[in-house]
This record gives sequence, C-alpha cells and structure tokens, in this order.
Amino acid sequence: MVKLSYRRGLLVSDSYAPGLRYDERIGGYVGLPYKYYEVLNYIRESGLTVDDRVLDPIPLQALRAPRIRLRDYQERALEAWKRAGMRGVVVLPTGAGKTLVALAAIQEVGAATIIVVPTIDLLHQWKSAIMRHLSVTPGILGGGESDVAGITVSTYDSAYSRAEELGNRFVLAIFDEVHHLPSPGYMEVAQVLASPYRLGLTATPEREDGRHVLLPDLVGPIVIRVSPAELRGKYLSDYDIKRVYVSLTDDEKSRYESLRARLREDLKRLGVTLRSLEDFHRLLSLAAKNPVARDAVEAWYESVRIAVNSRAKIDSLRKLLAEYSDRKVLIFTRDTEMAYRISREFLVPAVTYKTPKQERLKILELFRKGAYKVIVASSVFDEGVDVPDASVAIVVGGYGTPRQFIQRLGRVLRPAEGKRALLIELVTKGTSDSRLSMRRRSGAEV
DNA sequence: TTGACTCAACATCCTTTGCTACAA
DNA sequence: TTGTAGGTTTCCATGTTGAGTCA
Repeated sequence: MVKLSYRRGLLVSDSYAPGLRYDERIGGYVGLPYKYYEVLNYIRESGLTVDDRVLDPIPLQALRAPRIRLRDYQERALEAWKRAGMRGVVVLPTGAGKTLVALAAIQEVGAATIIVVPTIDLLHQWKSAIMRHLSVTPGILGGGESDVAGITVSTYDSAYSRAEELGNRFVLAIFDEVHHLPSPGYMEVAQVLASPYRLGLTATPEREDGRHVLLPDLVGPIVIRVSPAELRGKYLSDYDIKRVYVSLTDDEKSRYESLRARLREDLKRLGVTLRSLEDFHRLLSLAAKNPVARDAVEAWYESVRIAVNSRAKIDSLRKLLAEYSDRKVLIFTRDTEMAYRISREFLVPAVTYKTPKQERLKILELFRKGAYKVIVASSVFDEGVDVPDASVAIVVGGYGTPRQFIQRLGRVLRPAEGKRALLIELVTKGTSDSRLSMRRRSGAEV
C-alpha cells in the first residue's frame, strides 16, 4: 500500500515514483503536485494499491443547467480532450467559442474547477458565462475580490500567490490563453496544482521564446487545432487579407539608411553577425556594458521605428478611411506614439495602456453603439479585452509574431448577416517592416 | 470605494538587395 | 512580385498588466 498525500504545495509519497525525489526532513519522497496524475498511474500500473489522500476538492453544488449545446467542431474538441484522458490543449480561433468547450468540460467532470485567466476583463467575462450557462455563481480571485467556490475564476497572479493553499482543492484546472502558462512565474501555478484533469485554451500556442514545448508536460498535448480558415464563412465571418505597400519619403529614407549603416558599422566593430534571435540576445546583453553595442541597439530600434511608422502609411490610411467610411474600422499600431499621431491627424479616439480604465470603457461603448466609427489602438486590444465587433482592421504596425496577427484578425471575424471582413496591412517596402510582415504571416495559416 | 502611484512580471527584440532558383 | 529554410539562451527599449499601498 502506497500512501500519497499533499502537504503545503508538495506531493508526498512513502515510496518512489518517477518525478519524485527523497527528502530527508520529510522522510519520504516528494515532488511537484502536478505530477500527481502520472505518479498515480505509475503506482497503479505497478500493481500496487494506493491510499490516495491528495485531493480535498471544494464541494460543488450539483450542476442543474441543461447540457451545453456545442457546434460540430466544439464537440470534436471536447471528444478529443476526453480521449486524451481529459488533459490537453484545445486550439480554436478567437471568437470560435473556446469558453463553451470549457464549460462543457466542467459539466463532464462535474467536480471542483479552477479557471485561470490573464486579465481582470477575462475574469468578468468568465464569471458571466458561468452564471449564464451553468447557473452557478463562481468564486473570484483577483481584481480586489477573494472568494473561493466550487468553480473559481482566478487571475494568473492571484492563483500564483495562493497556489500552495489551493493546490489540492480542484479536480479540473482550465488555463485560458494558455500560451502564457510556460512563463517562468506562471508555470509554478500549473506545477503546484494537483488537478489531474487539465484543459488549456488558446488561439495561438506558439511562443517566440520557444517555451511552448513545456505545455505537454504542464497541461497535456494539443488535442485539436482549428484555424480561422476552416471556420470562415460558416461560424466566423468570411474575410480577405490585403497588403498595401508604401515607400519611405526621401527624408525618411536617408535617415533609415544612415541608421542601418551605423548598425552595420557597429556590428563590424564588435565582430558580431545577426543571424539568429540568439545573436540578437547576445547583442542586447552586450549593450548593458558596451557603448558600441548600445549604439547598435539604438540605431536598430530607431530604424525600425521609422520603417514601421512611415509618413506614407498616414497618407495611405487617409485614403482607406475615406474608402471605408461606411464601415467600423479598428486601426492597430505597434507603439503608442503612432496611435496618438493617428488620433490627432484623423480626430479618432486612441486607446493605449495609458488610457484610464473609465475612458477606455466609454470609448468601447461608443464604438459599440456606432457613435464612433473608428478607433486606433496600440497592442492593448490584442488579447483578453472584449472589443466590439468591427468589419475592417487596418494594421499600421505590429510585431513579427503570428500570434498578434491572428489575434488582430480575430477582432473582425465575429459573424454577421452578409458580412465580409477585411484586414489590410500597411507595409513599408524595402525596410525591416516588410520582413516583420512576412514573419507574422508565414506562421499564421490564414 | 476610488484613484494615483509604484513595482514586478511578462512580451517583443534577428539577417539587407548580394549569390542561387523556381513556383504562384 | 513574393515566398521559401534551418541551427537554441537571460535582457538595450517600450508596452502592458495585476497587485499592493496610501490618501
């Protein structure tokens, strides 16, 4: 008989299993609680019996709401997750109803569940979805609330600070926007939870730092992946993606070229070549001590700024806004400077991280009602914010990540009668901006 | 309760017209 | 005219958020 228990953020066993190590002080084998499922399976497969005292789930009132009706692809997602032992990541595009799949998973498991989300906005969205579809009031951890219940929604930060105390209280753990989970800090949330059943939700699992390779260990493998292209025209609005190429002005061009020459010269002096992201990281760490490296980084940063925020994009934007004056338009920029420049030039409201919360809500509300036809935003609307529907997205500037591109596209894909959405990318020819554009689209599959 | 503030954590951050070649 | 194809480590800047503190 093997004894298995949970003690202050640790899984404790009186006999060995993979993932556990011997601890002198405890006088037994210990490991991170997320190994519970594996350890339990290992012991059972070894033919031993287990005195399992790990989980102490919070009681959950019977879920009386009728079973959630799912669309065909949502049903496939749920089935794939169940087949994988109720562990894994479901990849669905923004607006395809990931939440419903998760709520159906809660009904399936029928036991204490924690849902972890990255923003307070999502905290509230989940709360209302749970009340609407499951007729249960969930506990809330985060945004000033601290209330634990059979179904609890928490921010990553609050879950992190209370993980030890809550580690063995939930049977199912759902991680919304699960691509955040592999970050060094948030990862500990997944590791301290003993929850044997796990569901990750995202539209874009891949991370620039490559840490998404940790997801199978923390949550489970990707069990289904549906791209926006598969749902267009039926469950998501049909769409077109266009590119509009612009050129630098003579003035910008000479500044851009002199900055690039400065960068090349600095790199030559340093004996550094930039062939990979690692090379660039090396340059960044060098810049902390070395003035030539610092100058190289400055020249690089400034040249990118010129390319991404070129004057011709403003002119091009003017034409596009006139052409689509009868439609709701979301403009996305790379930085706050360009967002405010566009806001001044076209007299449209701008939203950035500097916009006070109340003002942001007001702008979104007026956009929803149609009083505002155009909003310009930096990257604040990329994720975790309930942005009212628009039918045209104009990407003035952005990162080179497929994730941001997919998320921005997702902002115009909410289906409506007779709607055909449009995403227009403004790209400055012959500069690092075209490389960024290439990179973000190459991985996006849209 | 609110708002203003600070702090910590997270995310992004790469190649340059060359030299090839070929498909859409 | 545009797109294609690969190797693996700790922070120059800026942008963004949640939590905590204090008035």
